Amino acid sequence: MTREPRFGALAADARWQAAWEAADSFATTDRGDKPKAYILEMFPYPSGRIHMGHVRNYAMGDVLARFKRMTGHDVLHPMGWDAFGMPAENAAMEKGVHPGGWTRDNIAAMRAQLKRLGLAIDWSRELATCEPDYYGQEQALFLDLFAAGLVTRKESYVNWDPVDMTVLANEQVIDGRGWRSGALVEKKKLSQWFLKITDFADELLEGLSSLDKWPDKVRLMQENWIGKSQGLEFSFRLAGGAPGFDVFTTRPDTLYGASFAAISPDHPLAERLAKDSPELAAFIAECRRQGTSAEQLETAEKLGFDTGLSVEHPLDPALHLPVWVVNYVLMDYGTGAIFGCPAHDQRDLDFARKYELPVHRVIADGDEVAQHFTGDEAWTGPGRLVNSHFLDGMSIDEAKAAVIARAEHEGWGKGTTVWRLRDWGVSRQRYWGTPIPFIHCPACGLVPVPKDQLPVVLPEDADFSVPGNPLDRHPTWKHVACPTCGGAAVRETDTLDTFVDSSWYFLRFASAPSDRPFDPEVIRRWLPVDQYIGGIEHAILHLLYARFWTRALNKLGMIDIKEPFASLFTQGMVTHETYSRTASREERVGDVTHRHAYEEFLTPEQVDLETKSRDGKNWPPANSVGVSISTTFDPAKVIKKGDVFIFPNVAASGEGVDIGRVIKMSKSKKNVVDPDAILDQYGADAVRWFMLSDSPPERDLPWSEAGIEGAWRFVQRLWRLFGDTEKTGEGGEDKALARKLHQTIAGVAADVEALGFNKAVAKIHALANEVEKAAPSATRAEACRTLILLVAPMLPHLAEEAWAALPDSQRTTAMIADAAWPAADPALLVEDEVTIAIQVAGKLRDTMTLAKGIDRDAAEAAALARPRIAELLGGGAPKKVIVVPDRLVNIVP
RNA sequence: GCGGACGUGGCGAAAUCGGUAGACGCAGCAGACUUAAAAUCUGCUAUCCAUCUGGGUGUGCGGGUUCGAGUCCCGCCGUCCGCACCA
Repeated sequence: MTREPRFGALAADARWQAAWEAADSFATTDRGDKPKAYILEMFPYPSGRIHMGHVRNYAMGDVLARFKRMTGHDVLHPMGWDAFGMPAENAAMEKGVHPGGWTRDNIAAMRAQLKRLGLAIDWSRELATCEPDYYGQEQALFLDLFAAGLVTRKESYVNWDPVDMTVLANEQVIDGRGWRSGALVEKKKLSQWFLKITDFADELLEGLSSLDKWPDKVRLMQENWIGKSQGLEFSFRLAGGAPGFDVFTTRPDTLYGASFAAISPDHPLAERLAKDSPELAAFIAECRRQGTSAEQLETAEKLGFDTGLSVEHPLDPALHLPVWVVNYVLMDYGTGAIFGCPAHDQRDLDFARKYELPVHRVIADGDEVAQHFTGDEAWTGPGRLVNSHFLDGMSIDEAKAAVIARAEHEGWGKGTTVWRLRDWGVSRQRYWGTPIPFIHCPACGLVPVPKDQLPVVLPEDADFSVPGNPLDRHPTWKHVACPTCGGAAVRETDTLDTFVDSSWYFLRFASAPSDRPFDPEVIRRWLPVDQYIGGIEHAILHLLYARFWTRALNKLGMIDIKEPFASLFTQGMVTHETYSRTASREERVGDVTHRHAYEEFLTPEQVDLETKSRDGKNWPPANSVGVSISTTFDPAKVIKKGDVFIFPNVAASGEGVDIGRVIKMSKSKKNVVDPDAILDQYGADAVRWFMLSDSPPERDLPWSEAGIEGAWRFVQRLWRLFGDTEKTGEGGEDKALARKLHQTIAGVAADVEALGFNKAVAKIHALANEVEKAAPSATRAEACRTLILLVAPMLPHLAEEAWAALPDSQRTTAMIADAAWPAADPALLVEDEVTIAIQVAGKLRDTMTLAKGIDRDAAEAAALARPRIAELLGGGAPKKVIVVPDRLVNIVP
């Protein structure tokens, strides 16, 4: 077969994707005696189109999966769809389509797009969470958790999103707004389903320390989210002896510094007192109106209302503290009540100064021990206890222990732990989710749907024409007979949070029997996931829920593992420059027409980036349509980058364009590049190569036209090089090239193993450069052949094409997809000569080439013998000589 | 406010253990090939001085430890991220 001078990427993509499918090349193998590798990328939501972030994510996982196959592992590399969720329902409301049809169409479109990338995925394991064979098993698991007491129903205040008309988990409220809709979240009291993630708070926190292959950042974020605080919980008695209320503190040591007690506006006592006090009721209402966004908290003033009640100080009942209702105490943390110690808490101090309450120092600030505390900055640092009776002279830790011991001994309080983590509210008043498998019977109460009646399937004929829950208003779906008594009953119409769906899909990929969620034996073989790859945006929500779910199933004895993901990698985003110009738009208000200037974003295709160098032969330049920029271009918009001047302009008109920040691709900023268009132009391998080049994978990757073109050029360069696999010339062995080759084999393997794709790419480039320059030889021909294997995980289509062109005698397998990673010869990994730096007083002055492993004295002598060094030393004897074997000699004169 | 990460050429970056800073790529410049263009190939490309040998400076800024610091320590500045009235 004659060799094409250029690599026909599009034809090769199609040819090899079909060949892999025909041969079922990426079916999961389980040979038992081989090490396993479960490589998983976070499964996508089927929004309709893949974006560059997906391409980067799946390219990384694919390189690793292919590399693991080449190094003799049994590889599980599956793909599926996180298919329930709001966008499908929104589409149903806006376009009148069915969420199921919309979702399944999107899946089909995105599957086709992903296949164009040539991913080594076992598609036979594909799953979609919106199909009954998946969510039915999820319902079974939910019933198991219920039976184990890990599911509860509580009447509680919930975060209500008034736009999506649903409840949100705390994790889904960002700056007081719904994470999807961006609407201000309201507090609403509803009966809700909860998963008792707080039962596992301690375990989930402790477990983090075992996750040594997770990014520190993610572990820290989870640690902060779980938020463990240890301290003292105790009861205040109202003055006169009536029972009062409980408070929690992490600073029991400062108890003698208390000057008031404070309760939340939502505290039951506050609500009770408000019944007889219109002023207090008004104050509480005012507090509830306050926003909780970042800016509002920043500026919010401390406000309080004196109830007129007072409580007894637990260590000195003669001492009475006034009880205030204050706006900065939250009902849903601790007990919703505190004691105020202004000297050592900034918020309490702000409050005390405003309402002129006493401020007593109880922790010495250096030599400052006076009880009367001055200034507006609380002392929260270390120090000895002062003005505190039996605690005086103790350290903070000693005093904490002493107060807790006394409280427990006297029975008015106890040492306790408080968590920031709340139970996971999983009820959603939506149609497009997993139905919660319960029935409400007027006679029997809450009845689980018997497992033999699962799955509880969503009705197809739902009405999406008005907001609210279509399941609840469906005419027939919810009306069923009670499984226990047979009487008329109604189904639960809440569905599960979609984060439940993604909390166990990694188990179902490994094992998907039709009659149960998974086979524990198979789970034992494949889990935990060896490498999980996805976005940092899931650092808390998904990753914490999945850890909880795994631990819950472990507690139920269904699986052995406690942690689902042994190694986690969070990849960076794909970014792009933004382009904009100042535009204006007319708006008629009554009979007056206003002109508004606004920033109009432009797509990369609309913008022409004229690039000219300083010597400026083409200055002033003309743009691509021949419009002289000198007449229309705004000189203020010229960007200088080194010696280069860039004239960003609207391609159609030459009008100047502002180049904005390099940010994540987003539709609103119009800086999106569509993967399909790039695939059409350059093929899968160039896109994959670009995604892996240059930027470290955990950092953001700036997309650029020049970058993808560079990747395309390199693919073509390799193709030309692969034409030299038989060209041995007269030369035999080329020792230097052989070394470089084997060092690269070992180096690329190590880099890929560590997900250092940019470094692996650099090493392949360096090898290609050397091979190109080398004279023809047997070694060079071998290097060309080996290079095909080295790029196979990253550029699979190019590699197959080049592999197929090799004579049979040079191929170990029919397809490179089945080939083994080349072995690096250890003897060739070490150089026999090394370049040694010679420093004088720490400054580099010369270098010399010596045999590797030369002893210290010989290296020192060789350095001192160099004429340049002798000259610099001026004949004097060096004071000191430091020799680092095989690296450098530093002479101190 | 609390916690964390990061800061290296015009740009993306490398330097794995404290040991030759800038590998590799992009952009740029010069040249070769070509009627021309594209493609391809060769060379140069941190900066200043000197010009073909060299020397000074240089990893955000200021200190420190060390024979030697991008790397370790202290203090600033800046950027980004997470949490946020969490008692």
